[in-house]
Amino acid sequence: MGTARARRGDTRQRIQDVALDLFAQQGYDKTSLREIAEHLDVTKAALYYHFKTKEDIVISLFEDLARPCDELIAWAADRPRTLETKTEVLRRYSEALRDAAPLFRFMQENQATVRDLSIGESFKARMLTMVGLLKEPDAELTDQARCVTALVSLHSGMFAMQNVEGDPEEKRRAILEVALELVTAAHGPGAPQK
Amino acid sequence: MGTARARRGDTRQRIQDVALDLFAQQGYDKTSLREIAEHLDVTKAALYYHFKTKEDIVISLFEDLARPCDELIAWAADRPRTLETKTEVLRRYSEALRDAAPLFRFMQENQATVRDLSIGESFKARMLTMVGLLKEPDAELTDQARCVTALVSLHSGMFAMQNVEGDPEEKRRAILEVALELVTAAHGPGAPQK
Amino acid sequence: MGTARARRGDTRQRIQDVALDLFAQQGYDKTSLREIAEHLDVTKAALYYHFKTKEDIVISLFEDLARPCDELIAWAADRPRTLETKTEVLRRYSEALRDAAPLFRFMQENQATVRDLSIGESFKARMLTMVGLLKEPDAELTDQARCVTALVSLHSGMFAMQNVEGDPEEKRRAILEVALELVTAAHGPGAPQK
Amino acid sequence: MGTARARRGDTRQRIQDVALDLFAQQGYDKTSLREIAEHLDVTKAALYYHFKTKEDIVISLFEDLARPCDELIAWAADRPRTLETKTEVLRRYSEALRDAAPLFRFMQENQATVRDLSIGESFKARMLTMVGLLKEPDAELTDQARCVTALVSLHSGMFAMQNVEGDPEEKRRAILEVALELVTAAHGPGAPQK
DNA sequence: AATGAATGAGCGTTCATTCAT
DNA sequence: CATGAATGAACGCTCATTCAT
Repeated sequence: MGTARARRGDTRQRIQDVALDLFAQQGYDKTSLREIAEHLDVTKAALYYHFKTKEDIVISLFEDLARPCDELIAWAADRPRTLETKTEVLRRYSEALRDAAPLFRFMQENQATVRDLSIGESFKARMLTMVGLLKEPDAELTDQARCVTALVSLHSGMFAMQNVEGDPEEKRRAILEVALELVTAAHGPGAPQK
Repeated sequence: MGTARARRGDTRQRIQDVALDLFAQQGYDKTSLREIAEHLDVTKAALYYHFKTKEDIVISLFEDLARPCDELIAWAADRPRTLETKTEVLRRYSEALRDAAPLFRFMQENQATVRDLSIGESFKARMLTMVGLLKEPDAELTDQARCVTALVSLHSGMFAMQNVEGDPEEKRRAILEVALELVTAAHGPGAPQK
Repeated sequence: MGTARARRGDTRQRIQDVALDLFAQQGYDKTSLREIAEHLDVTKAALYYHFKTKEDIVISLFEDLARPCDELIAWAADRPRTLETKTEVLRRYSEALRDAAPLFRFMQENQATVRDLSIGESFKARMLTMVGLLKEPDAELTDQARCVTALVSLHSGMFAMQNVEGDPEEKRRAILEVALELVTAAHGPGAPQK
Repeated sequence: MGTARARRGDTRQRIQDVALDLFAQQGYDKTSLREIAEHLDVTKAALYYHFKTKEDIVISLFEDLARPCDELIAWAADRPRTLETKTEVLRRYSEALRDAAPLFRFMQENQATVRDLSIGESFKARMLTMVGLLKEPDAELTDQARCVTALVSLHSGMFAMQNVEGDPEEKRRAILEVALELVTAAHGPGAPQK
């Protein structure tokens, strides 16, 4: 009863929670609105009261959860491209990924699907911007590869290391360390350190 | 007519080609058998003469195209885990990935789907074996992260660098170089060099 | 419009009616959901709103229409196995069969199909229980054959006598009389008459 | 080799055997030509060399196995309708059914399907003729019911008594005895005994 | 704020059948 | 005597979506 009352008005939120869970677990295509509705003990039609389409649910998830990333990018945009900035960007980005892990797992594992959802484009753009923040403007191919690898490793590393034993947080820090190394190496001695 | 005749007997192959193309372009779930059939100017039922299920098409692709990887793993299994071996493994693996790029793009972008296809398991196992080949048995977490990152970067790097200008082959070599660095660093000074 | 309105809410019932009709007329396998839907002027998908599968329609029919049989069996279970009870059981069973004639025609003529529907088992069990009610525990083979024949004749008799002219109700009574004779003969002089 | 050679030329027969087996086990609709072909280690197309259609297989089975019934009917046609004749007809019919048990099981359990196969009509006609042989021309409804029941019991009895323990041949004789009783009762005292 | 009822499009799959070889 | 390759039609089922209530 208390629960039922507490649930009043937060249905939208609950839809998002369940949807993200299922999308991350089973994939977008394999998760039907019927399934989401059943998990929430409401009808499919109820979902349409809160979201215009299935895609809209994803969009809302993305908007809510990827905001920290956008804020990070905005924060970095004004700062000089020093190694210190880059380091800080990586550090914060790693934390943002951790905090929205299910969303990124979903995006990671459903790239083909995400690609022609409307968020696909903006996700790609964000990635490009991130690379832009990390690499020197005239970096050689290998250094670009280093930066891209750093980013890729933050995105995929956690899932790729699922079979490695160890505390998740420690694993995250290990991956971050590697990413920092790569970006530091790419930064080069000629670039401004501070 | 000549074409029709020439096509006799190679339908199976043509199905595989078209399917791989579409799977890589649009994703597995979004590619229907109808679509594949239409591209080949045959009926859906014809596909079923050559493959028992839709999943079977993927399996056949995987068996055909991932064989070089298995051979590589088999080759490395007998060799001492020297830096030289590791280097060679990475080098060859990178080439294998290039040669079967569409397949790996497909697997990369449809992970959620691939996961509950029967090949999902064997793909994961292969990855684990590869990590086993690259890392020292008692490696620290950071070194494990290095090896995993090397592998992840080979897999995802090419797609992540699609927006970077440059010759694909050069990009591949750049990524490979980064991966080699990572594995070399992880190898450690105490481990056998040769 | 008046009709359309009147139809609101009774679609489930209408599906059952049409389905039973078609199943009895043409057989289960030869009756497609498309056909049922067309008879009702709805789409196939509408059927799935009311029933989870095609088999579910049969199950629902069985549950609704075979209930009188179950009640009869329950009623008889507590009573002494006198000739009077047996007579009453046959009499009532014959009426139950008449009231659900299309269902039993369907089960009769689609035995091979019904066998691996989930109701197959329970139908068979019901038959066994019925035989148990009619025969003496230690009856000889011939007496068992009499009881089985009585039952079989109630089930198949109506259909087998379709080409005999006469009022259906009179035919039913004639068959019932024969069944009663058989069970009476099987009851034996040593068994309790009352 | 001996086997292979022995099989030469009797493929038609082997198709019939396998088909009858599967039809009786699983039903006509649930048995596909593919399945039959696989059991024989030939292709579906091979079946079409021996039989024009799927239905043709059934027809051929019917023609081969129901011949004894036709001969029985022909034999009885010329004889006076004495009780002795009727008794003999039942006796022989029971044996014919036993010898072609799988076919009759098939026909019994697939009535809905058989009905619109071309043999449906002739099967029904045969049944009518059989009833004509057993009942007196002006028999009352109850006596007609007795004769129909006798026949029905021969057809269905064996399957209905599957769960009764006992030697199959003894069970058959028990059923036959009941059938004889019924027809004897129906024959009436006024009809010619010999 | 949500439901009940339905739709239209599409999916993967299976089938009996055909025919050139 | 039989196969390899294919077809056309259908089937059971699921999905995202709609809309009156």
